Amino acid sequence: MDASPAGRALQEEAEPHPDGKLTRERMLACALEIVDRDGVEKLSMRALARALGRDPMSLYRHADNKAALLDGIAETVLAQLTVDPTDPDWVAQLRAVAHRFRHLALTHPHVVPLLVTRPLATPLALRPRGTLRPLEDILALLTRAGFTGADALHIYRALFGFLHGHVLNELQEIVENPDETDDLLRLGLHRLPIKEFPHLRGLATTLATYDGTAELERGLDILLTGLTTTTPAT
Amino acid sequence: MDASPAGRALQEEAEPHPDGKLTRERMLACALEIVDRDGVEKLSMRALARALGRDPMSLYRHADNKAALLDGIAETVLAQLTVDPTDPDWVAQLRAVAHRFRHLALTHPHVVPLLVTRPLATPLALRPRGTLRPLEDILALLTRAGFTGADALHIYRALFGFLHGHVLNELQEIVENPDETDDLLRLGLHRLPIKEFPHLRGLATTLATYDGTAELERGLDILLTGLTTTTPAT
DNA sequence: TCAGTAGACCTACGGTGTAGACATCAGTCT
DNA sequence: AGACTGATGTCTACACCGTAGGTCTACTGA
Repeated sequence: MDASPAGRALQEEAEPHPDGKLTRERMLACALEIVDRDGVEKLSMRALARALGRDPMSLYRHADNKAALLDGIAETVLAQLTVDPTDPDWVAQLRAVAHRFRHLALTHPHVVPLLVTRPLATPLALRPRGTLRPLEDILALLTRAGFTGADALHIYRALFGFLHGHVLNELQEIVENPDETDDLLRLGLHRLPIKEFPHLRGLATTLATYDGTAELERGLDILLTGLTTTTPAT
Repeated sequence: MDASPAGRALQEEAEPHPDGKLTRERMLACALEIVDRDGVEKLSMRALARALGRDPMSLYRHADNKAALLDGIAETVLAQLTVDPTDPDWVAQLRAVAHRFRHLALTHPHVVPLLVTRPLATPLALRPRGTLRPLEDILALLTRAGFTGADALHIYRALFGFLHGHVLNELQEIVENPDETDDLLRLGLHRLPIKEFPHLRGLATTLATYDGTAELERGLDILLTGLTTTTPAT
């Protein structure tokens, strides 16, 4: 098919020994690449090793488990979420964080399940530090704004609870067949019996036009106005 | 060790042929049992078959895939969530639904990842009907209360986004070592460097006493008051 | 009576995570 | 220089996984 020197049909994703040593960072970066491209369930230790041009067992020098590897992926993504704890306008900063989080989630949709799910397996304090950084920084931001620690924690929880829910929601708004013009058909809603699901079928058009940014903004409005009225600072 | 007739040390979780035929319901019930007891990753087709006293391949008569099996589990749990679309007080009904959802999640903590994650794999309209029932019923409830379909959908999304986030949050508040009295030690927070995580360490006591019901109630207050002010009915 | 069918079973294939032993090599201490 | 040490990579092997394909059996309707 192609003009590669030795006629090996298999895809060689990496040279046999990509010069330097295998670092944890390189391993995680490559793993993230695979997950982004093919989804989590396509990531196996063997596939990752193949992509790195190494022996599968090498990986265990840099991650105890496959579980630890997944945690590492979630960490590398979450570590990209920056918070400015010195921002004097805490509401604006939380909004900005929310949008950055959404952007991150949309950039790595296949990682979102890990992002919301992996923490369940590890108690808070044992989590990798990159995961705890945003929490610490938001606590700092809110403390500086005059909230008590307890209130700051509540706000953090409310915000991230909402954010996790939102990106999960947004990611599952998948259009089944983009070619079809009729919304009912496009979404496959016609398969549902009209008598049992009248409202759902009636909302075909609304379901077909989902605006994630607007939806997020709306939710943030509700959340933040609710917060400022029920939990005043200082 | 025990007085079983033939000295088989292996655990026999079910009689070889539990009288009747294998139904989808029985299969899903048994699968749910395994997941509740041992977690999702311990559920294999072979293990499930063993528990049912059947051949692994029998299962494929009642579920196309393992993925379909997981969807089935999520469905059986979510189908237990009841909504009364005739309740004249829609706010109260949504509160009740939220509490029932939380209760369900705490009863089946190992299923929560499936609950929030499986929908990502299946477009809305192709999802099993049990999964769509709550959505349809809440749309009915809100339409009856005077909301437009679009607003009803927004409210549903906001509520379930928040709910998913909340239960994910609540489930990861796990105490590492209940015997230890010092909160800092109990949560393992002492492992974090003080200079990098001062706020987090300072909140040890607050973190150690997490009241899920109160937290949910607070969130609902914010959400529902926010909703009623920004999105009036009729 | 016989064809058709649905359910259960068996075998087998290619994949998985990872334990354990060994090889290689850099750096350090004597 | 030589020995020792620890980190890193490699190889083999094991138990387990999801499931394609075929076969046996029991029941159904014609």
